[in-house]
Amino acid sequence: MKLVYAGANALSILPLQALRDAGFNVVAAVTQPDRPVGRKAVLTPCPLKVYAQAAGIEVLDFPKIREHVAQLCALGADCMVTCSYGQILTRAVLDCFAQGVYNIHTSLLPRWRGASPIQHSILAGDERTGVTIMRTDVGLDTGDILLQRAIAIGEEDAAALAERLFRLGADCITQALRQVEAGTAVFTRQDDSAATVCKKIGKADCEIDFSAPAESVCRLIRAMNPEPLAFTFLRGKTVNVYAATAEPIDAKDPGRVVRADKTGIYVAAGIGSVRIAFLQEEGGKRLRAADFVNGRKVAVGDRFGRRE
RNA sequence: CGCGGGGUGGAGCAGUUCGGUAGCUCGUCGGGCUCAUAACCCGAAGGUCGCAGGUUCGAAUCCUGCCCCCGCAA
Repeated sequence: MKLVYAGANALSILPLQALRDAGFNVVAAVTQPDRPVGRKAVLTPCPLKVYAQAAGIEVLDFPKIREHVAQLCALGADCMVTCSYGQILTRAVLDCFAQGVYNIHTSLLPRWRGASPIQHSILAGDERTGVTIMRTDVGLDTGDILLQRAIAIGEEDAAALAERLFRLGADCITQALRQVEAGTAVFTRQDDSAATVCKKIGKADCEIDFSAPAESVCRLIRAMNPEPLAFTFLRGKTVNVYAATAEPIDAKDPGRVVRADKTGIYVAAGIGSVRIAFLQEEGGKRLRAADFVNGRKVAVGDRFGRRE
């Protein structure tokens, strides 16, 4: 079976690798166009594009895929697999593939339709999530489900959970396409009444509110971890927080540092305390809490979250 | 020329305004105390102060050029 693979980020490489290892003939990789990155705005290709080029796969980095239907159809592929591709597919695009377009979605649909299911599943405190392989239609993650597999969410952050999910997704997609190939695929309609949709996460959603329970503050920090990062303020400077755990140490005055030593920086929350383990002040490097304390950047009595 | 912060012993920082023999909190090593400890006490090693020039009797500190790291914004 000839197929086209659409993705962009580093994790989207995993399913592509799995498909090729499983013997599927990937005739082209559709990716996002190069984007300016970093302070110097260096034009940078997305990870999937780099991988595809190295693997000798034809790369199609359309700014707008819907304007290249003819080129897609000309590839003569039977189906397309999408994974964190980031562009909306139109009817005309879907119709290029006789055997359909399949998406690897990192949630248990119909829960968490939309662009950031991993962050939202952590943020909401879900105990489990998973991967759904669905046949893409023109709606937002509304297509019929071909295969679904669940995993438990631990005390991990979004980076770790994402990696687990994409590895699982790599497994699922090969299994799913084998079914399609064999004609044994069974599709199930989604229960729209049970659907939840995730809004796009903005920077404002990432500011830590220490008056919330420590548990939910930590969920925010874990959910935003590699991107876009939970943050707060200290002496007027923004501070990104990478990792923290909730501690059953009750303390009044949310945002106040109640303890700071080599074991961490303990900040009073609405319920319990947040023990910060890794953080970074604007302009500074990412530091372990112990190093941050050694440099006397924070001490007991200081307050996080007070905006200038 | 998008805005801004920073490069000082292994780590994180102070010192730079008003040049004058390098300091703090840790870590490491040795010793001590303790039933014990992420605790405490004593001692030690360890730094061409990002690089290159310049000014000066003397530069981490002043001047010039360069390299590198980071936050925000895109």
